[in-house]
Amino acid sequence: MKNPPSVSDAEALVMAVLWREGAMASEAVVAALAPEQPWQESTIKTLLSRLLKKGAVRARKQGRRYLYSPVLTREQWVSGESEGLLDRLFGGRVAPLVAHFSKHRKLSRRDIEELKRLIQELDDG
Amino acid sequence: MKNPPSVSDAEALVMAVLWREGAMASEAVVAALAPEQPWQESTIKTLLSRLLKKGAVRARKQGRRYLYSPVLTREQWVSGESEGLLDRLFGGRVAPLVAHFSKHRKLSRRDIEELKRLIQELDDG
DNA sequence: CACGATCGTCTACACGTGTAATCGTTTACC
DNA sequence: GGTAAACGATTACACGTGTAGACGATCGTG
Repeated sequence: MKNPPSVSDAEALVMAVLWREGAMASEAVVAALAPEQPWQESTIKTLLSRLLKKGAVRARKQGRRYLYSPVLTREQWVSGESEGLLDRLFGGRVAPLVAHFSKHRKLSRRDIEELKRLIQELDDG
Repeated sequence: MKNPPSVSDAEALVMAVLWREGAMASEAVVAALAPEQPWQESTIKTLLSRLLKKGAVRARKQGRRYLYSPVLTREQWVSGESEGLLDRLFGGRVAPLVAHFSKHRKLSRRDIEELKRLIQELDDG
């Protein structure tokens, strides 16, 4: 993966299954998505194909079918998305983002506790 | 604006000009974007039209032309984008997002200082 | 061996988007 | 008043995406 492949919203839902459950056949992906998404089998097959072409997943032949596994990791994906947003909206800096959420009262008490602990650690270490 | 209109990447660059400089004619928008974007005038006109149709900007007639001004505020836009990402990637919570950046060493010393001050205030208030 | 089920692939189509040319109308100037 | 310039509106087109049906190969079973 030179530049990590971009993954669309629908594709990301498929990746999520593979991230949770590891390598699996398309049938299993379909089964895993059935409760959450109202998709036809065909739709999921298409998404898997596109992910394959993009290099976000790999397919190893296992008998008459393929086992799909993620190549792009969830961490890579999260990093790409987050940094993209951070750059576009907050000049690439984290503090202004947190300030924004703070201003709009989107920080829960729990968030604040966790942040305090986090900063504490960073400050010590 | 019932649900704030969605704004594409290119459209957001046009909005940015209106947010910075307030109401202005398309000519001025073109002039403002010229140094930063390699766009033809026509492209910018198209983007303005689309923003108008979406309801993200308003156009008041001023003589023979229009003055475009933002309806969607930058704050609204930033909130929409940020909360979208937060929900999709971090379960809607801020602390995990900061933890992610921390883990990947994306927090500058300055970020850490600012965050410390921020939660200090929150803790006091 | 034939036939139905099961896979993956190919094709399809509408919609948003990035990018732009062209057209038709209005206006200012000569 | 005619003509060029300037505007907004219309049209264009390729590409990614969401969503799915149809097709063709293969495999297991009767």
